[in-house]
Amino acid sequence: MGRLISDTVEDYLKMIFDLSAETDRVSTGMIADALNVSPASVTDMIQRLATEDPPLLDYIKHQGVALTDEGIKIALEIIRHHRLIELFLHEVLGYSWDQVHAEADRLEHVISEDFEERVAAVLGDPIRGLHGKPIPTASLEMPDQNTSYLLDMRPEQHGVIHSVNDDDPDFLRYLEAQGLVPGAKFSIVDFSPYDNNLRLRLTGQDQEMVLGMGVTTQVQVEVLDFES
Amino acid sequence: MGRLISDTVEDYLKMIFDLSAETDRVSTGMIADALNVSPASVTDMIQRLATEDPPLLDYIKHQGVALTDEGIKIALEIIRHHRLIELFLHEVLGYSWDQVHAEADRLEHVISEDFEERVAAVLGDPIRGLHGKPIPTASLEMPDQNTSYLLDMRPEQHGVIHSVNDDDPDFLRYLEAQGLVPGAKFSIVDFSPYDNNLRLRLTGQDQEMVLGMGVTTQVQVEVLDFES
DNA sequence: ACAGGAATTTAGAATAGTCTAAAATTATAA
DNA sequence: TTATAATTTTAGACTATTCTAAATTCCTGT
Repeated sequence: MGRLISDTVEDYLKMIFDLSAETDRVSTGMIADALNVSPASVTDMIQRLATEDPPLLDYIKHQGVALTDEGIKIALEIIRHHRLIELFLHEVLGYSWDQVHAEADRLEHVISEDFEERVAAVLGDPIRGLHGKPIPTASLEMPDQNTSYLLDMRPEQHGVIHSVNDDDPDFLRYLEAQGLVPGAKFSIVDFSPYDNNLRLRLTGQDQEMVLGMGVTTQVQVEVLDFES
Repeated sequence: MGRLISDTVEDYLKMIFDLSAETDRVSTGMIADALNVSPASVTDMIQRLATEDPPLLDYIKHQGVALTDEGIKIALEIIRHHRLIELFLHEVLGYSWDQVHAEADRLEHVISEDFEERVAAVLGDPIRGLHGKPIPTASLEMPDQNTSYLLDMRPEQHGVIHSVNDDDPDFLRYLEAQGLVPGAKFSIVDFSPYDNNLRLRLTGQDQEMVLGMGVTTQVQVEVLDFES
């Protein structure tokens, strides 16, 4: 235990965890884009992490990486920190939901286990974050959620917004203004296959809205059997 | 503005500020001891900081350093962070006064101005920290305190404990057990010039206690004209 | 006033993380 | 299926911070 993990390594692992939701193996280029560093830097880093004492990554040259169990543990620890801190900043210090991410991105690396526990206790051991994402448990289990992307819904279907990506403040303010927040229910009215636009109506609202992929790829939903 | 100051540099500046309370110029060796790095590392760093664009230190070879106004500003910013965070951890998260220092030492470097303001507001803009030390104002003025060291008090004198050093948890637990906390009033009963031991009695307690330099150099007091 | 010891500085090297430019490999597409 | 494009890796270099060991400078006591 007690390995010495730098903030940078933590950021790599967290990002690779996120990107792993999409693909089985995560490519050098994806990581470079996501972290805003050069592909060469990523290659350096992932080779290092794959040859650490307990390897944090499984790396095959030219085929990208996957997290090892060890790597997943560290990623989940940081994600738990991040989501607890976001909630804490909102509940205790009055941050709005678009302000919390940047602050949490810095705090997540420096808080102690003790801090984590106290914050979790103050918040009542929450299992969902401010933006709807699940919070890994204290024993680092990620509760699995039965969700899909809004992108994949089609006319006649009903759903409830589960979670949204938290990293773009402007986008979050837009979502809030539209009422597209976790818990909001909706029905799909129309789908346009050429531009992937979805027309939907929020339950309890007359107004319909049309959302493109810029939005629908960033919002996760639970599909409901009936409108409610 | 917006210079890029590393955590390490912030630690150097903060420590030099603290050490400056003692001496006019702070020596390489003092800094090395205080930060637990080699004297060679300190020489490197202080030469760098003395030749930055706006110099942070005034350095004369073989004669140690003093902070420039610019350096003082940065030190005060970090000290304000540190003391606000300590208080916050105690008031909001229930940390005891010996637990707060280590956590604050990490958090102080990463919080935003916004976080600082919100914490200050939640705490009611406090002017004294958990251990009695003044908190620099938002505009980075350090309120000056009319204090001296317990070390320098002599029989017949009376005083009130102003503040104590916060960096040793064991020491803080000892002080609390003895009732030697900020605000406690006392009278000096005896002084032993050979070992610098002070015998004192806390106001409202019968029991007297004898304190050596290990304690009396770490406690700051306000001298009172009369026992009260 | 000068010799020895203490403190400081210099020299040289290591690590973590980053970069650019060049080389190598894989994928695409005609 | 082969050339071209895209991606990835290697090579070489830079910055920040640290170290040890050696050289230098300062100070103190006789």
